[in-house]
Amino acid sequence: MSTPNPTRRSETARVAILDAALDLVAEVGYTKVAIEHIASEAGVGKQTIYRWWPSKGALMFDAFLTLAGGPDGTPELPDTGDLAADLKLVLRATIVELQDPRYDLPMRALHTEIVHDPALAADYVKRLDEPMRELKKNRLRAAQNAGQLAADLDLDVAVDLLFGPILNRWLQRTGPLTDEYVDHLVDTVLQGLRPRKD
Amino acid sequence: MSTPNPTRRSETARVAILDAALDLVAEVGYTKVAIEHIASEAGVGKQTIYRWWPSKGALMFDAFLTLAGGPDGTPELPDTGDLAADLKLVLRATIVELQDPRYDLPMRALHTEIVHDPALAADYVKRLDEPMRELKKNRLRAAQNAGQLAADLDLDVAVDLLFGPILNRWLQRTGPLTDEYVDHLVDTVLQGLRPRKD
Amino acid sequence: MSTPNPTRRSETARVAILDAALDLVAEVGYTKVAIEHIASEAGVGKQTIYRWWPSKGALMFDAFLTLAGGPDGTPELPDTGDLAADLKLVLRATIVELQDPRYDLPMRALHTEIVHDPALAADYVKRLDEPMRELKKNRLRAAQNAGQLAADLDLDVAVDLLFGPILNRWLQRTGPLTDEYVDHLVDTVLQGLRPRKD
Amino acid sequence: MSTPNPTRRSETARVAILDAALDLVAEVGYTKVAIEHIASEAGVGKQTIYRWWPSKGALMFDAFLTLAGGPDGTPELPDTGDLAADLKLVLRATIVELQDPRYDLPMRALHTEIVHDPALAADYVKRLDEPMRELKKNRLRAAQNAGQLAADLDLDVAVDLLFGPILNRWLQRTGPLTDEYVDHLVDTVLQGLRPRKD
DNA sequence: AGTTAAGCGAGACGGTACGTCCGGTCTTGAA
DNA sequence: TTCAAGACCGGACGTACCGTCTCGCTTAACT
Repeated sequence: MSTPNPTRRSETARVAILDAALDLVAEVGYTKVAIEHIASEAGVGKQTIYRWWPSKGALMFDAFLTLAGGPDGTPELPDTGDLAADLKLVLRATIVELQDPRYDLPMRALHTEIVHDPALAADYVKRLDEPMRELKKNRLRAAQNAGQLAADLDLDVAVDLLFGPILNRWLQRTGPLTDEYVDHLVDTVLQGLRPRKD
Repeated sequence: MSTPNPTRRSETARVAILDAALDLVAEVGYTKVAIEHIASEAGVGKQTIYRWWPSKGALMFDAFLTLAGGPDGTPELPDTGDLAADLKLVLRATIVELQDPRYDLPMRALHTEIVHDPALAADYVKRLDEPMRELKKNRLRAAQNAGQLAADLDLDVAVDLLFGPILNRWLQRTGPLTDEYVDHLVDTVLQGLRPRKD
Repeated sequence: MSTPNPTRRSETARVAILDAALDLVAEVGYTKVAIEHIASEAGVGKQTIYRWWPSKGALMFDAFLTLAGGPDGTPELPDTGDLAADLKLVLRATIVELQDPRYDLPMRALHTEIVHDPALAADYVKRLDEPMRELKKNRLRAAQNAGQLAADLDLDVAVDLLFGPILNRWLQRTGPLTDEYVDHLVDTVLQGLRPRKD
Repeated sequence: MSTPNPTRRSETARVAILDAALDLVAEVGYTKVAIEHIASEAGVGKQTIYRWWPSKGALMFDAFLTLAGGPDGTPELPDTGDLAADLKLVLRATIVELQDPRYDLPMRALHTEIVHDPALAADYVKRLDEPMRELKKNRLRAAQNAGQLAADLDLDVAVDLLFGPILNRWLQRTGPLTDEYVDHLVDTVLQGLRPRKD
């Protein structure tokens, strides 16, 4: 009785709501955005939002997916054969995106909810983190097959090491996100903390 | 007229408020805790909270500092001479703490606010992150001097690599926080992603 | 956007609010009645009160009208042909009403607000004072036509003289409201202060 | 223990408080005046007000007495031998005063409290109403002795008839306070409502 | 093609919490 | 002891949103 019929859903309303949500977050900040604002900005009844999304976080998540370009929006990582250079390129692009106001605020919004809502976190892992992670692992696997990475390397740990520190800096603002930092990070991860043998 | 006189401040009230804040966060979760609840739980007028803290986040931050044991509460990191073992020990202790409900919820609360409030983030960096980071760097510096770490290693990056991934896993729940993961992480960071030369 | 749509108004809530208002005034006195109390006593959200009434005074006014029986609740004044007797009857009934706790407190409440709120005072004059005054003037006009009152008498002044002093005594408690006072008043007003010629 | 020692009372503070009270009532209206405002406007601690006055109404009452010129401030009513003329003179002066902003607001404030506070009402009757009433009765008594008023006239009722309607008009704003109204009132009261015999 | 039932914009409703204001009490230090 | 100053507990203010609930209207889908 309670589950609405998706075939009758108004696409116009759906898009208007997601757009309004992103606009408002960018304008006034996530915590100050109210469902009522989104509804009135989208020219939509409140019930239409509550009918299709269980929470503001879930709505923001969908809105964010829209922004990220959908499930097939992200291409493979570049592979020039030079692993360090490729990684630096990708990470530099990442920090540009993280500092683009159009992405920064909604992404922070999303992370706020993830911190407190395990269900949403699971959704995040499945629909955003894992696909991205797979792309990253693909590139690393290629390098591993080419003998550029240790044969017994755990690629998940490798991804964590390369991308985790950047996400942390961004979330906690523990330091500036510069190209120098990124380059330094890649070099250090690749070679390890220990002194070189050669 | 607006800045209150700190010498007249009631210590009883201050402590009652911080205690109530921690208790309530542990009980019902950060987002459901209202200033009104804290006030009534602490037997205090709302104004007494608003007089001394600018926001719920700032209050939580102070409460969290109380919990963390104050400025001088954290001792040096262990130094047995075996860097890998020492780091694993510290990181294992860290993940135990992160999963202790008494720390987990307030710490998530704090991070929620940090994500959105740059002022609070700055405070966090200065009063929590930097002191801890200094301790970690001290241990790494000792290892560096002993020739166990590369002479040109950036210790800040090293700290990011060792502790960042764990914080990420915890915040985003991208994976379980196990001893195995921690050990694996330390080994990988120390030796780097590249194949061993020997 | 600000004016609510009256057709959607909940009659249940409206009545519950007015009833609660009267009950609480009778119980604890007007100045101690808070909008919050009325709302909770009526089982209603505060906003539902603020949506339809601009002030506590305006709400009390409506509640008082309910009590007074509505616009057509008051019948004509009696006319037995004996003007003095009829007036005494009406005035005696008036002082009974003024001393009935069910009317006394809300009416005082109303007057408190009228003293300070010219808009409310205008409403009072139009919706309560004038209709009553018209009834009184009707009776006096009949007497005037019958030659019992001076042909050039200003009926408004006459009404002021007959009913004003009673209202004053009641409001300011300058003296007791007794039948004797009322009778004396009517006689004195009718005959004037000057010595009789006969 | 609770009654303060009046001999130690600071006259400076007392006067400053009463002045501040009157000023603020004139500025922002009685209901919007807070004890805190009066205290800070008078450069006085809140406690100094609470020490000497039991309520805002009582304070206003004292302030109003200050304004009215003190206990011996009011002289006898004029007596030219022409009662009607003398009364019209006095009543015209009264309506001028009632419409003087300097008196209007504090006097309304006083009446607001009197309506609800029997103790204050008793004080008002004793310290303001009765002295004034005595002066009025003195003038009427002189006229009575001169045969200008009925020998059996109740002077209290006479005072009520002459001054009550004006006070009502002022409090309830049921009509304008003009010289014409006043003159008409005096004439009607003196001669009564009935047709003249002559 | 006409009927029905869903989704829709709108917005009133019972609530909860906000951040502010003020009431009345209590404490401190100076005069 | 009074006073100026002002922190304290309590409680109401008027506002903002929550999530639920009708209302008519529009629009598919199923007789």
